[in-house]
Amino acid sequence: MNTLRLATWNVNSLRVRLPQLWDWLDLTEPEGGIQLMGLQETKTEDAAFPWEDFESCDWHVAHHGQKTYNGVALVSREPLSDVVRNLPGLEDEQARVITATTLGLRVICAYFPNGQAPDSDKFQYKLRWLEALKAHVRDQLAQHPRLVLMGDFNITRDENDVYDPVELAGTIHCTDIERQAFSDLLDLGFHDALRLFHSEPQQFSWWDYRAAAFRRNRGLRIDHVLVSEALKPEASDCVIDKRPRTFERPSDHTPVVLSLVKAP
DNA sequence: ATGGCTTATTGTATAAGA
Repeated sequence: MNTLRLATWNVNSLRVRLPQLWDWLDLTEPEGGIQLMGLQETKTEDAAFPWEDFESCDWHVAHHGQKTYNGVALVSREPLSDVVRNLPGLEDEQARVITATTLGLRVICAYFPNGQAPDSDKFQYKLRWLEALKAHVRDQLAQHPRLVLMGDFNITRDENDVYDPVELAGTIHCTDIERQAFSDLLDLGFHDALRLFHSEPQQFSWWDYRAAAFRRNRGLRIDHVLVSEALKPEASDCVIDKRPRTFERPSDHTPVVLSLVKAP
């Protein structure tokens, strides 16, 4: 098989979402399956991670977890090497980033800070974190041209990513300063994979649990996959798979899937 | 009901998510 499928998914508690994760992987099997997943908000310490569930299904896992909040994992069909946890140079108690090499790729899986509100301390933390991420990504790209940056960015790229751009103008995930940070990441040498193939507006990856937001399609596109210039020729499609959002007890986020076709 | 959830916490109300 010369097609690789990579997914990013904020599962909002891995322990709660494990059945839905297996159900989703089963659904993708007829389509070729998923070979690499970046998961966010595992919300578990490494010691409590369900290692056996993954290993018994022939998955390799690198996890950077903590109790209650955050936690990120890379789950691959092939071994993971040169694992880096968190962002070099940033003193951070929050487990938000894991970087590793697998399947001939360098992959960064990130759970960007929410930021809460533009006038909050958490927003200032988000901006510091974004600066450190940019430095890490620049460094990784210099060492590994075949680089993927994927995760829950907690940033809408522009108004096309927002269900009501007027109502949400200037609110968290939609501020100019966050979008500039997104743009700065792209300018390092990346492409927004979804937009390479699907440029229509209002393709969302998250819907609030409240207010029947999913049914009414009141969502945001805040989960993204970025591919480096060197990988762009191999990218063959990118889709948001809304099926898991229809499951019983869903995550509020749904997976984004990138297909890469290895050049012959 | 024209909308008001879900997760984790040595819990039983609170903080956080987005």
